[in-house]
Amino acid sequence: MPEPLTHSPETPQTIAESGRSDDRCRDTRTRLLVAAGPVFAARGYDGATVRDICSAAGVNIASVGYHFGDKLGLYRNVIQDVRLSRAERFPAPNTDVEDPQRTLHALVKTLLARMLTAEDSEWETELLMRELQSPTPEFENIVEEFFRPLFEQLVETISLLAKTDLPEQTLQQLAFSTVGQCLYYRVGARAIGVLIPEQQRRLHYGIDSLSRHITTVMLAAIENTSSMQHYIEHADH
Amino acid sequence: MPEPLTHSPETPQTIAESGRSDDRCRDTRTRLLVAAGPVFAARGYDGATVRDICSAAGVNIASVGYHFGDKLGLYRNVIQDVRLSRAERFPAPNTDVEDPQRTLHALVKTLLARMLTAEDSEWETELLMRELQSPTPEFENIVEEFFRPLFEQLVETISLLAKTDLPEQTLQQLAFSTVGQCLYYRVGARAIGVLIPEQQRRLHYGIDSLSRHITTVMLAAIENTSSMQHYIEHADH
DNA sequence: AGCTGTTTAAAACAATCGTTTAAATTCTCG
DNA sequence: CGAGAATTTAAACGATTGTTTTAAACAGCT
Repeated sequence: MPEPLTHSPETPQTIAESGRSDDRCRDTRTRLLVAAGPVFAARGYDGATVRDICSAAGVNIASVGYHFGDKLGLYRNVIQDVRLSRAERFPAPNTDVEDPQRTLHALVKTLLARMLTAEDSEWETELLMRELQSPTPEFENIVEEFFRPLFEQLVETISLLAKTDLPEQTLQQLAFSTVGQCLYYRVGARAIGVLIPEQQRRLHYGIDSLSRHITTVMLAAIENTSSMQHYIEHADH
Repeated sequence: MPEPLTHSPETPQTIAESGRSDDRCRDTRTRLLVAAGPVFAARGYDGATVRDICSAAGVNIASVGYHFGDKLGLYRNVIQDVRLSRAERFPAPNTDVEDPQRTLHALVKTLLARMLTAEDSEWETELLMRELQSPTPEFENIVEEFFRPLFEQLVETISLLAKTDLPEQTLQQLAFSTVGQCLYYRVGARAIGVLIPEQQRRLHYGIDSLSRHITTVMLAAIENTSSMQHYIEHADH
């Protein structure tokens, strides 16, 4: 029976608990993890084949079964690595109760940076976007661990900015308005590429310019929401 | 040689040009078109299987090969039908220069309706969203015929609402902020479903409630953008 | 009716998918 | 060194994919 972890794909490997510095094992394991991310991002979970991943990693096809149980196990580990990687690469700012405006701007900047940064970590964003449209069994965990913290910090910051007490659902909608604007410059990037000439795009669609714009929009909206939400209600007739 | 259009999948069928009222043929052809849309939308082009589509249409597996040449030929016809269908189902409102606020609200409502309407045409939106993430050669046409008219009308309406003259790129960014907020309630719908309990969602995330919220946000932003965009510029230090 | 061309039906095609097997190899450690 | 566990290898499994084939059923026309 040479199947050490067929029934426990969660546990990395048996010898890990012995504390050994498993050279060989860790090698193919990490090579799989490194190679799998971009492939999953480029072709989606279903579209990515284990053969492509293993070929890109330069390992045998059976390795994914041995080290991760199955394809989904590999995917889960990739997602987990993405979470760790992004947490330190794009750290969420601390909430500054003294200067919530700065906090909001920092949050927007973080969101936009995560969306638009085109480094070698570009595939990570693509992977998360794919989860939004074609969720895998990992989706709920991703929302809880990726989105909820930022969302709640956003709600809290907006709450600090509002002069009057706003109902919870209004705070949440304002938070979604913020996230939505940031997300659009990724989701709708291809449409923007058609609508806006490249020359203009280069000038006015950088992270700094956009974060300033979105923050301005939201500050104005927050300030006025509590006092001027009568606009539509009576014009609806 | 019983393969009439293997080399010309664009042409519907040979007898069409003879003007006959091809009952039988047109029947399975349209049944395939009607059934294929939702399947393509739900599972994506690759994920959708010819067998599923034919099973849903109640026709034989070989029919798609006969009528459309191959799977891609069927997909192209589906996309084309979507373009025609949506143009008349969700007409953009006319610009009312006397009441740009009402126009903006109507535009937001149209956008949200296209995004969130859960009729039988729901799959059309899903299909367009998939084109945003994984564009086909049809994508540019879709942007030009669907997005640009609404986008330019949005820019014009915002321009009418602004008290002072705003630079073109500011108007465009404001338009994207509007579209982005609307789009998010579809793109991020699955995330919202995790973040917000269903009970709350039912109450505050309908088209009316959201369009009112987004319009309020944008009216406040437009009104203040020209006079209070100093917020961040000097706080950046 | 009888023939011809068109359309559908059921089966089979080759290719590819994720996964498994069983032997070969490498490594660990007494 | 050499026994035994850990790991990698090559091959094959069964299921499913898009597509094609073969024969049967249907249409319209003389």
